[in-house]
Amino acid sequence: MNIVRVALDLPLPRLFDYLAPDAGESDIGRRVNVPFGAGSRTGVIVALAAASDQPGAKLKAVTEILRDMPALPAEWLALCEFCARYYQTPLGEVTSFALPPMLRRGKLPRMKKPAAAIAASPAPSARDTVPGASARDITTATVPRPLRPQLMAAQQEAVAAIAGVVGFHTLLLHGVTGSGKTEVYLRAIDAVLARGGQALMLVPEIALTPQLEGRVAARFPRAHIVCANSGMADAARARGFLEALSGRAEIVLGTRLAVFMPLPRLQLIIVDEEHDASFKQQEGLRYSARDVAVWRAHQLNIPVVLGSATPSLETFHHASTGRYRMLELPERAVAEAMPVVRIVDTRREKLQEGLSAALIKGLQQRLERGEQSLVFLNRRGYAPVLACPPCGWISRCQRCAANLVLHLADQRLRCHHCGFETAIPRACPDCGNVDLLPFGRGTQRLETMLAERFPEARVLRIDRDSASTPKKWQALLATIHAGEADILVGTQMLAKGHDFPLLTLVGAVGADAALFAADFRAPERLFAQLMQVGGRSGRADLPGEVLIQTEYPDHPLYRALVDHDYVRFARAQLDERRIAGFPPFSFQAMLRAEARSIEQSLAFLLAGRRAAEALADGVTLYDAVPMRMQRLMTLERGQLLVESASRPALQSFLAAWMEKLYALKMPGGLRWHLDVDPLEF
DNA sequence: AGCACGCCGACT
DNA sequence: GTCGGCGTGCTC
Repeated sequence: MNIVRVALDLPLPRLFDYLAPDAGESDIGRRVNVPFGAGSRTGVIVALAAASDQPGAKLKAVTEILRDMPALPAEWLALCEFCARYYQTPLGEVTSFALPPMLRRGKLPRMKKPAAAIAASPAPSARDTVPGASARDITTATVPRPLRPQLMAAQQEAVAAIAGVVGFHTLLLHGVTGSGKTEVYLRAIDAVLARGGQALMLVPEIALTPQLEGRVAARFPRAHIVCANSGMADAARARGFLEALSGRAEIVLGTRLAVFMPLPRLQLIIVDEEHDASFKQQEGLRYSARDVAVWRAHQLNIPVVLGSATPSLETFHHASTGRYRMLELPERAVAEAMPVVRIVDTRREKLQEGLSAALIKGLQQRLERGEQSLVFLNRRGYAPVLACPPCGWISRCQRCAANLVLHLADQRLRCHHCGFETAIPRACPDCGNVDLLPFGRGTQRLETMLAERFPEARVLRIDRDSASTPKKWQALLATIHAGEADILVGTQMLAKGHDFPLLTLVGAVGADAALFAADFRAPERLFAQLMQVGGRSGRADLPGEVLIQTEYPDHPLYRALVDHDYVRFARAQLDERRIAGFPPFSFQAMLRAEARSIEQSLAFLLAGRRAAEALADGVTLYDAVPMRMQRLMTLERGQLLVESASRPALQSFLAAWMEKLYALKMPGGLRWHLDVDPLEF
């Protein structure tokens, strides 16, 4: 009797068996339509079986096995199975997430070639042939070979090191902005294409893919390049997936979800800006694309390159112990000096709307010289809160434990956590006082202040409000590049991946807040952010300067920035983590619950804790506590941290715990999830 | 997650 | 007298 085991997108940690008389080995990895309950579903066949593991077999028969595209390879299924196991997520949820929405629904995009026929097309053997090219495409084969810049010695060593890797190895490419990491990636990709392999490159943000795609396409005009990110249209994403699966795509560029692209000849994975928190998904399948990439490379026995100017402490730790190989790019490749970083002590100074005399003077100078400046403030809006000083009223979100942020630009109060917004009240809702005051500063307020202080300057604000669509973002970038802005005010949006050739001064304002944040990773993020935003300034002929305003001028984090000494900072942080027993010296998972009342959430977590006590061998269970942002969208949230010095111990505990958690009785409206290797606390 | 069945309030 | 609230139970 032929039985197929099907992974269905349900929050149930098991597979479903169906009768499929005509199913064979070649159907493993195929999508399948099955009857389910009253309706029907599309799932993925992950195994064949002679008998159901469910004894009293009352199996239904498969409706249809979809043989209209190549089956997903065993390697892809193994990757999904690993994620299901490691992140304690049902396999069907993983396979469903890993498929583009259109394929998930059992449909196919319109292709130039039928998808089933693609499977039969030969793999490209050399990069000088255009895969799938017909005679009239021949012009593309006459594209001149693009220029390859001269490599610095350190780059050459890095390229050679990557090329010399046999089998699996994780390499950390550590180099500051402008040290030429991308050129190293391109050379490594070149070598892979020369061998007829496929390369996968992950970047943290959708906004960075078009720019990168342009650069890669210019370098490999004959290569078949595919993008993968959540912003793509359904059909385009499905098409890219099929091209990767068929082997036609040679280079895949994408955000975290691209780590699940099926690539039968994958020979190299690159994770650029590997420290970036965007690689960790914060909902649904809470995976880390960087960690999954390393596992996938291990599984395929190929090299994986993690690149960053400020590696995550986890990665740096592995490089320090020799588990990863460290490749250093110490200098800027483009013969330009590192920017000079200066600390501005603001303790004794009366600031003007938050700006020090030194920063104002710097802005004035750049203005006179016709150079650009950037004031970096990681807080959007006009002011973080509106208050009524006489009675103590402050603008609070009704749905969250957060303040409503004042947005003067469009006359609204807005919650940055749930999106709630309302008109600015003319008078205090509690006491009627009409003199409501904005407290604190956001980018809009800085923009206003700078426009008043420098009436001759063209001030441009770049944050999620002014760059709300890709089109607006591109327009802002174009304005900056055309030199049609003098002073930029922006959030971390500006820090990532963009070169601003006219920019020679970066001022960081309000950075101190992150120094003493409750999250133990806050300093690491602040250092990376300041390093990254500072790296935007300066070029060969225009040296850059970075001014950091702080009330803690002697803080080791800032001193390390002045010296451009990531390694000193990282070692100091790792010492602190070791003493505190934090990652990477321990492994963590977070159980979170949300419900109508905090009591319900905590009661569930407490029940979870009790269920865990008998299983927790070598695992520390912390107390169930309300989350830092306790109320979100009217839901009261709590969390429970578990920690272990051993990853295997934590993993086997989690597997056993999940079974107990699934069996727990829950009050209506309560939802919970487990977050393995959490980044948010 | 859906979608069923299953017992208690305000309406054509 | 019904339509419908969501409690809990199941899905191969």
